[in-house]
Amino acid sequence: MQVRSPAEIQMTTEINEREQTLLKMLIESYVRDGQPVGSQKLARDSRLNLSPATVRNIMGDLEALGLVSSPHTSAGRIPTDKGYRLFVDSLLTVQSLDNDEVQRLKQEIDTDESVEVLIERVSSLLSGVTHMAGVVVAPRREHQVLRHIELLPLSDQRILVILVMDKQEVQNRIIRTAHAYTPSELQQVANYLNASLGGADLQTVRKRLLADMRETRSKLDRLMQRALDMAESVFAETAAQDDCVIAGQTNLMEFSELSDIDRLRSLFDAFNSKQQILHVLDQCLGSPGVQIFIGQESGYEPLNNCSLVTASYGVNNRAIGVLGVIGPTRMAYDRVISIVDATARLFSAVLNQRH
Amino acid sequence: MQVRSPAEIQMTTEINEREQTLLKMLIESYVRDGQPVGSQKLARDSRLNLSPATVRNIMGDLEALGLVSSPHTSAGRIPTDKGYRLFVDSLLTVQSLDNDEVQRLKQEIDTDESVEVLIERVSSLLSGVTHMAGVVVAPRREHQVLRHIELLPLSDQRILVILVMDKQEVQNRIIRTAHAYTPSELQQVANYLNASLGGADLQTVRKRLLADMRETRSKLDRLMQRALDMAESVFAETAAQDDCVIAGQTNLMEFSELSDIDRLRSLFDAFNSKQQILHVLDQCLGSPGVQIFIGQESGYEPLNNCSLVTASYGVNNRAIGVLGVIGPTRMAYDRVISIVDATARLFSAVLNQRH
DNA sequence: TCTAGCACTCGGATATCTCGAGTGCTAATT
DNA sequence: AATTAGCACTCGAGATATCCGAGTGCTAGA
Repeated sequence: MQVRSPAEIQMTTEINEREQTLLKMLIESYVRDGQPVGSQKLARDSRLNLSPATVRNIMGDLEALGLVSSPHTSAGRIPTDKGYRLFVDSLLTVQSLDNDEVQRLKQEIDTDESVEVLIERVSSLLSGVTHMAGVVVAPRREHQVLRHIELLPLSDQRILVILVMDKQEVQNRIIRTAHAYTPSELQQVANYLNASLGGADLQTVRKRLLADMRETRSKLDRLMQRALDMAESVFAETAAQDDCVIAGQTNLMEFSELSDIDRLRSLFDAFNSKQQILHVLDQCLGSPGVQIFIGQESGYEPLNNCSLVTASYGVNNRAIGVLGVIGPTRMAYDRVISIVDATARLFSAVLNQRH
Repeated sequence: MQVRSPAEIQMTTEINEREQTLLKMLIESYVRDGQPVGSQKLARDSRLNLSPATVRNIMGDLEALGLVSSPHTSAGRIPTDKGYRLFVDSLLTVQSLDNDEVQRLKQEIDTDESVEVLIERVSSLLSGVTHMAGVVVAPRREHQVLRHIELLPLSDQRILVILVMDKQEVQNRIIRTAHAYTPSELQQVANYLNASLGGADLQTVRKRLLADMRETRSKLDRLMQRALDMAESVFAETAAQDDCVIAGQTNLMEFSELSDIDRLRSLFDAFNSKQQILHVLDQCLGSPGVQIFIGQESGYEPLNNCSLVTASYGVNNRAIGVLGVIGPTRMAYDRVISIVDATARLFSAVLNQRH
């Protein structure tokens, strides 16, 4: 399993082995208990035979490096975002999930449902297993292959367009036309479009259409002309749509560090609007392996005390979407990473097998 | 505009005019400020020229009747659920929305979008205008008319069934069949089903199919036999599905009476699972006018400190769905009632005009 | 370089106090 | 009989004080 930092984040800080050990213990302890960790506890647990005083000195150094901080003078230390980052990048040992757990996940994912439903399911699954919020970005539509197109008259000048995509997904659009078509005209238009466009992905379809229109506008008979007009209005809005399913938001209410109601609210509102989240997640698309954003790194304010662990999924080794988990920075990264990684693999496998 | 209580809730408590006036003022004041109302304030505001002492006596009576209560000895009074109920049933004066506001709502609702999108929009609208949570129960599928059916082969033994309903709604199902069909066979099956079933609502379709199968099973040729088998598996799952869109949940975070994080959480979880909420809302379907559930009346625990103001909407004077608002019991009922009522009417109008 | 020792800090828990809004009761007033 | 004034009382909110102990930083000695 491969874990990558977002490209722009570079860790230059170097610390020696003893400091590493202590930082690691500190983070593990803090993640477990949620309490600032004091020098005494750390000295005792670390098995390094150091006195609390020595540990304190080291903590002083780590604090100077910006890896830990103390909430106030007489409390222990807690990791900073930078501390988590170092931890995740070089201290963390991720053990893969044991086989039982993988099987359990597989069972949940490998069902017969439509992709749409499956996405919801995976999202809930992630949320359920991690007790945080699960998120799945739906496959980017542009890259999907168009299998078939149907046109049905609804009323004069209104046509229901049904696009059957690859992998059992179906999209419906309603378009208005300047002219009223007879059912048989519609059938002809559909036939033409199916013949000339089926099997290409939406982006390609769109380009090809525009080209056709430019080149042959004058030569076409009226019907084909109309077909192209119509198709253009269908595919016009195709680009922007992709969607993002978030499940288990309420899990986040359990984390004391998020329970300030205003922060929580802004987070939930962010989930609802999704736009920004999508943008953050988009950055993960394409890069292989598990990606992690910690706290501020996402550059998106409502996610400030949160981390984002994601992995892309896809078919034929081409990433088509991203899934992951959103939770407080203070999360059990090792576990979450394994889960997200496994889920992405399993989900890809299911999509692949549906071919 | 008509406001109805759920049938089972009967108000028998009789109070005299002066008590009514005071209760009304108390509720209005409490709804406005969220503070328990004391005798002095009430005496001053009421213009009844009563001394605080008198008001206190009256409050004592109202408390004995269970209409108000005091959070503790030395605080003012707040309304109980029963108090709100009496208020809503006989004290409330709802003024209709002024024309500007109706126009604004109308503009938001009367768009060209598909019913699905429109439902989301109406839900957000309700949430936005009232600053509470908006909820719309999607039209019950059983009553919808089937216009057209399409069958498309996905792979061997997997068929995508597209049901085009009335009013631009489309449902997709994937079914597995025992046998692999050729495209032309599928076309024939679709033709047969369209001919014999188009125009009926799903419930009827289902009944008719079962009847057909019993009566003529032996007489049919193999193809038709298969058509029926297939159709049966499509319509089998038709009954249960209806859905419910809730928007603006986070608005509820603003209300101090709900801000206890556990209560809030159980409420949000309830929104997510929706099942129970749907059940409560189902009770509203069919009854004309605006319906109000206050606090415990819904019989559903997570809604305890909440009220529900709903109205049904429909086409041709037949209710097909319910919309409304969920907020704290302490809400501005007059305003909310007008808004819900107006929205339901406007929504119905839009649906009707789409014929 | 590490550690023991020590004075110091600060947050959290708990107790105490004060203030004032509001009550209920009683007795006087209308 | 209904209303009101008067008064003692209650109780919560907020401010203030106190204590405790975990944890720190620093210094000097091992």
